[in-house]
Amino acid sequence: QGIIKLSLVNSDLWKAFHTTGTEMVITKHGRRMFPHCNISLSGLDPLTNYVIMMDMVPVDQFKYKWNKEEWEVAGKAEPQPPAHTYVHPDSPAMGSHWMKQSISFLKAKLTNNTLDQHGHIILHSMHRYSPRFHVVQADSPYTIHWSPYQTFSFSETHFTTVTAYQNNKITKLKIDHNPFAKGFREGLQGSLSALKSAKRHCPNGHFSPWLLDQDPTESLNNDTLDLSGQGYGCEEQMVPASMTYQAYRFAEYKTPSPYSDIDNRLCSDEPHVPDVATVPGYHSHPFSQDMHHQHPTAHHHMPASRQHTASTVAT
DNA sequence: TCCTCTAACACTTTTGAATCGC
DNA sequence: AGCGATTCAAAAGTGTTAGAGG
Repeated sequence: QGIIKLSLVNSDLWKAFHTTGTEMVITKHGRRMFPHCNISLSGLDPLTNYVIMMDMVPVDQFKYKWNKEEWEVAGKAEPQPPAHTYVHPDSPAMGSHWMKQSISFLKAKLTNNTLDQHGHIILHSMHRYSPRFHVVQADSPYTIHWSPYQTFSFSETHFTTVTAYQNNKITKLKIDHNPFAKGFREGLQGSLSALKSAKRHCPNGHFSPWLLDQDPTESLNNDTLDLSGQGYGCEEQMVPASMTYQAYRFAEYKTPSPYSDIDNRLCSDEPHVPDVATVPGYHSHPFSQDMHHQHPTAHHHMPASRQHTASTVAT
């Protein structure tokens, strides 16, 4: 069959965040990603059913902390929680459906609650992850264990998980591009204005000094994103599954800059074991057994012609 | 003392049920 | 009766902050 190509539609936005150091908020009850993953597919058989899935893999083996103006390593990574894979709600659908328009993972949520029962993707905070996309030729999420699949990831979608934003440059980027954030911000501005007004009328009241001297909402519009000169474009990507599972070990324990030289460090000592939890009644990802016991390049159910080399041709 | 996490806040956007017209 | 378009209320989602907890 033809070569399957997967591209990141909102690559420009991801790159803008990646340049600064993408932070992704995770909460106990689940938080959407921003930027969210939006992909497009080509090369599928229009009349064959596919299941499209997304999961997260650790980028490295470190835990990070925010130190004033930059991320630095804070020690060894925590053991990975039971991972969940987000199955796109349109799954399964024919290739013609997937290729008709872009595929959004807007509704995927991230959580730090290891006991989560809602099928959100469980991650540790202050760790670095990378989303992966799986294209599985299958008529049902229940049969993907026996189905040929291909896996894709993008270097610009790496992110650090946080429970509260650390880098205010990221905050500004989000406010500029996320309408919900804008709405909240404007509401907060109103509240601040009211407080300032109250202060003017109650000069003896107890107010935090910054309310008067430093309005945190100021200058937010001075930093609008300009991608025109950065030469970013939509890229088709192609990191085959075999590469994403290659074990990687640092030669020494050092303090790398978290956003440099990490594009090929998708790694873990143990293969990452996703678990399909967004499919009702689904408790064990069919891939997981294979991933535990054999290298994907040796996957028995992957036709030789569909193995890792097939998906790696970028145009 | 420092660091991480949680909940509450006000507003916008999205969603879905109800209604209307053809 | 059935279908699509429109309206509107409810729910979901957002970043900031203080305070709790380890």
